Amino acid sequence: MSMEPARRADLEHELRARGYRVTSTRRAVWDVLRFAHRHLTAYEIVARTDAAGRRVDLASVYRTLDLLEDLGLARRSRLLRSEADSWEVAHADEHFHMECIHCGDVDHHVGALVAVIEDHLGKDHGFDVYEVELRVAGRCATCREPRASGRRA
Amino acid sequence: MSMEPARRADLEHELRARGYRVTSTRRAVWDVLRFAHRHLTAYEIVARTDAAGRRVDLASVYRTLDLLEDLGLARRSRLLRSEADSWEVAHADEHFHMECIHCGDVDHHVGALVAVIEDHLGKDHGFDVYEVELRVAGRCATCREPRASGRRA
DNA sequence: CTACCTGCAAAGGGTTTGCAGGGCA
DNA sequence: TGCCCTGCAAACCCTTTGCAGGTAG
Repeated sequence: MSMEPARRADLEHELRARGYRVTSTRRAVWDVLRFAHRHLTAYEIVARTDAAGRRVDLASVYRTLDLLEDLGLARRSRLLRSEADSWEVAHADEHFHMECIHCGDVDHHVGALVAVIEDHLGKDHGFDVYEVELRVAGRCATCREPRASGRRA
Repeated sequence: MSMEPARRADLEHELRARGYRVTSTRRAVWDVLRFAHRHLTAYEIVARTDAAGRRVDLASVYRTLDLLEDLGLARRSRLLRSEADSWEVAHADEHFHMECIHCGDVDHHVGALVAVIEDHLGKDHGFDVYEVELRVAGRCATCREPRASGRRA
């Protein structure tokens, strides 16, 4: 499930490759993002840099995230339950998110679903698809009312 | 494609049924919405009430739209290309939107796609789906590069 | 050394809210 | 008449931008 973690060197490599400077601000944001176990908003990233003793300004976080997205290192997504954009380390796989409205977990669903949708629209509607966004909210298996099985949380 | 238009009486009926007052502000917003041939933002609704000689405040438009949604008369959606929520008269059919990035048209795609997605997630992942949001942007058939067929715009 | 980057503060877009007066029932 | 609804203005949240000083290369 969790592939090997993104490395600090990934950032430095991409920055240098495109002529950007390697700065402590960019490292701080990247470190927060690559060690996070969930999606983070810009504001949450600031909180975590604070906690790590390296305060980064919110504006710089936004600028850095835009850059990381451009470098292919970060991915932005807008979850159903949040007004703010959320960020995660970019995966190679096409995937969409299933948000549990009970525990708040966000599952990554990797699959052909998006490709199937594109295909269907292209064939049946002559629609040339550039972008598909699929977002799902509900209850994850763990949080469903425990009917058949015993244990309660 | 276009079913019979929503009626002014629909609004009055739903309002009275739930104990809300029938006001000229609510009629004005509803009239704009039911005669629109596309999705409208709150701001656009204000512009149209202005044009119709019945100015409605933006705040009231927002309050009215929330109410219309609650009454099941209007449906909110966030299109891919817009920061603002868009509104349309609620249809009975489950559908999603295909936005053409060239002409700006928003097609309503009615079909089983959303149901298929729900089903798939429920069966394969034990995920109890409450909400699915599917948004697609691309080029509609009309706006695709005219290769095989002759005519140019 | 110098162009790029950063923090700070202010502005910006969309939406919500508090309040006092106005109009539906 | 009484309470709901409205317009107005201000506040709110998230994000972007202008600017002057700091720092990587």
